Amino acid sequence: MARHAGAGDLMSAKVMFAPVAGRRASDEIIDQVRAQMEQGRLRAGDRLPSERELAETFRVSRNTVREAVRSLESTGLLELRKGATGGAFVSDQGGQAIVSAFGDLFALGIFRPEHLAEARTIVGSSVARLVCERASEADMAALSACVAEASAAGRDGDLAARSAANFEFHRLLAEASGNPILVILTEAISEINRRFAEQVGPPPNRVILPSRRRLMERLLARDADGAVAEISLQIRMVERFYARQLGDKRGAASAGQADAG
Amino acid sequence: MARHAGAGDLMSAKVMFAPVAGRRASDEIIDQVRAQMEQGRLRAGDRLPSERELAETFRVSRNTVREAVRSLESTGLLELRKGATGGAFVSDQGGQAIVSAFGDLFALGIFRPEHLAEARTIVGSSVARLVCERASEADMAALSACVAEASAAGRDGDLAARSAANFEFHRLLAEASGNPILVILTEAISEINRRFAEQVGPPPNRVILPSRRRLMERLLARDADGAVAEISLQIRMVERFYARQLGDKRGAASAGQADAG
DNA sequence: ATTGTTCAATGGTTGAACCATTGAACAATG
DNA sequence: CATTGTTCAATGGTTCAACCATTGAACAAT
Repeated sequence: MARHAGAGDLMSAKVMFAPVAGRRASDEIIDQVRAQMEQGRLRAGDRLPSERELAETFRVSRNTVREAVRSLESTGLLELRKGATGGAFVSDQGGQAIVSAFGDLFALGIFRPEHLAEARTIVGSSVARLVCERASEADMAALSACVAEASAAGRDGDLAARSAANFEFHRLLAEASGNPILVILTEAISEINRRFAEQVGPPPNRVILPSRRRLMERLLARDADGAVAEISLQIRMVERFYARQLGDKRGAASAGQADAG
Repeated sequence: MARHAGAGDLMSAKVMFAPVAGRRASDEIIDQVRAQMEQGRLRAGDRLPSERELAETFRVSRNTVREAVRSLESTGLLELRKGATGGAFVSDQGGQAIVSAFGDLFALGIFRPEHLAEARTIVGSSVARLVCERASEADMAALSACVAEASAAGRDGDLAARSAANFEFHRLLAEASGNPILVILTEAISEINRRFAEQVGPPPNRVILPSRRRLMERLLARDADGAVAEISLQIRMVERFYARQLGDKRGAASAGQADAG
């Protein structure tokens, strides 16, 4: 039962008091800007007053304003442009912050490859299912075109274009799901995959293309279970490819830089 | 086919040239710090040199260093402590950045309630399924204890404690899935739900508790399909509760502040 | 063993200055 | 008229040299 606080017994200071927050002036500014956004008084595209004006309004130095504004920028909430018509604009690209935050957590080793593989399967499956339910003909056409592009780039031996088309496919797929949250998550996952691809090269079309064609078939047939199965298989294959490549690389390196050039 | 660039015909400047990036000094610093992290030369808990030292090393003013460091802090990568033993420490709490970024996108109206509902179902279902596969006995015990706590708080009429226990349940569940990505996503979703709860109060235990007990049954029985069904149902109910409350609130407001107190 | 006191290091803030970039207004040119 | 310079004011980017507030450790006093 909730005892009456301070009723005659020794009270733990931890229960009664909270640490007095030595808030920074710049944090206060950040909160005020955030609040304006949450109340809808600041909308995407709006421009904040210039740093000099803000400094006056908040009664702080311009440097302090700058710290606040810079923080908000790296959070993805503001976009800074310089020049006569420049200023701090409310951004509509906040998603990038999530994407790079995911990358950071992976770089720091908090997210591990196996976690990522699992997330990828979950997001991919959900997307595939929703696409079967909702995708328009235009969405389907764009997806098919993207597969064709990847195929063409593969024939031309244009690695970069092929890789780009393959990542684009996932983005298009996510967009066709109609849920921007899934789009962001897909991009976050792709971004990390892209780093793998930079290290060991993209997986060969021989691995990806046939599966992708089968996936397109299932999507066009609006066969959700079939599409989920196919995309899961595809993810597992790519996963195994990266794992094998990275394993080889590390193995070779620790075996004495034996370079099979 | 890929035409040879610049082969005698008018070439589009857009193809040949990229805008010269007027990179900021502080961005350069940010990148260098990030790179050190990615290479594992900076690990969670490590301390960076003091701002004054960094300024010397980078040949840049202290303000510029501060901007960089401040950005990295708001990205969740660094944690600043003042005082004699203070400094910039590599953070292991990077997840918070993702959580607040989600909140921001929701506040900006880029993520809408229906998107969130969908994501919640996807994440919740995946978590439930994984928990059935992997949760330890200790995990299960913690979950049961949490449900008991929410129930007790409900009997005592302690709204805050009950609400906290309910959110805690989702976190515990996610943690029992063994995937930190799912933990972060769960927290991000919970955070937005928490805002709803602040506006209209938490859903009554009458709605939540019975379902949660059934969920615990299914989890303990390691019945993945059953657990998924139950958690989906639960999410839908909470969803409808918030939708109804918010609808009423707005309706009442626009009908002339008729307060049925 | 506890309680002050001092002290150096660190982040937080200030204010004034200067630079570089940008776009708009306007003039000059063909 | 259309194109091409020129000027100009506004804005972000950076610098410098201070000063303040906080923190914890070392040390003295009790």
